Amino acid sequence: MATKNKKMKMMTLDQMKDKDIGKVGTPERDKYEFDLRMEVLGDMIKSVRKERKLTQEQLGELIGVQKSQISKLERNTKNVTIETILKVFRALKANVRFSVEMNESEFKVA
Amino acid sequence: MATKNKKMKMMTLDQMKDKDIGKVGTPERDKYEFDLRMEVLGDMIKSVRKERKLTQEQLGELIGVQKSQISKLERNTKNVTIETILKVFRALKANVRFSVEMNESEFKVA
DNA sequence: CCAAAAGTTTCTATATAATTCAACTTTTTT
DNA sequence: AAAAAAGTTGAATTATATAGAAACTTTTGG
Repeated sequence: MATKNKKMKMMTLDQMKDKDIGKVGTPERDKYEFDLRMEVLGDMIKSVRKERKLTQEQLGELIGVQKSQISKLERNTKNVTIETILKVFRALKANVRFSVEMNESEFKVA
Repeated sequence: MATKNKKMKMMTLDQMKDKDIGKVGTPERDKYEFDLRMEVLGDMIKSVRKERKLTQEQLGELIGVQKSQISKLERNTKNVTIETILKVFRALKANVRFSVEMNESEFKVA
């Protein structure tokens, strides 16, 4: 099994921001792109919230939920509904976009 | 209120495929990008399923659910979990990706 | 036009996501 | 090093997404 604790995940995200995305201020810096995997979703929320300089409590107020709920969304993220994702990122003034990519070759009808 | 029935939504999608995305066979044709909005999610599933020439029943078999469930995902899409989205598109051999975009200017801390 | 196939709907059950509250732990500030 | 602020956790509750079955409607092909 690969190293998989929370610290490690956060590190990876932070490294990404600095190394892959570019310096703060550049337009590139303000667009993050991740694969949609539930394991990182929580980190995405946390990362954007931090960028916005908000506490969990403040973000909670924007949405109308308790800070404990935000905490759970940021950590326990096993499965979440789209509505929740949208609600959170809307409050963070972040656009969420969703792409579906299909390559002909990959599909063989049985 | 804008015209908002199902027929219209499907039309829009189909038009998109032909006009905006390009001819079948080109690599561009096989990548769709949407804002993450729940209203279109069902249409996305339907659209990709059709592309794969599958019936709801066949798609259901791939995933392990009844055709009625697929129907619901395609129409009633009010809210869905990420897991479900991934499950469906994985069965359709489509890559799903998810990006978060934030522009500095849009956010004013109150 | 009829039959078969495909898709939809309703009813119902079950699992689990969303949420709160309060106590607790960790981090930050002074 | 205390106090305050921020974040986490667990238990309990509520809301709702997932799902199947069966009856129904619409579409398609002969």
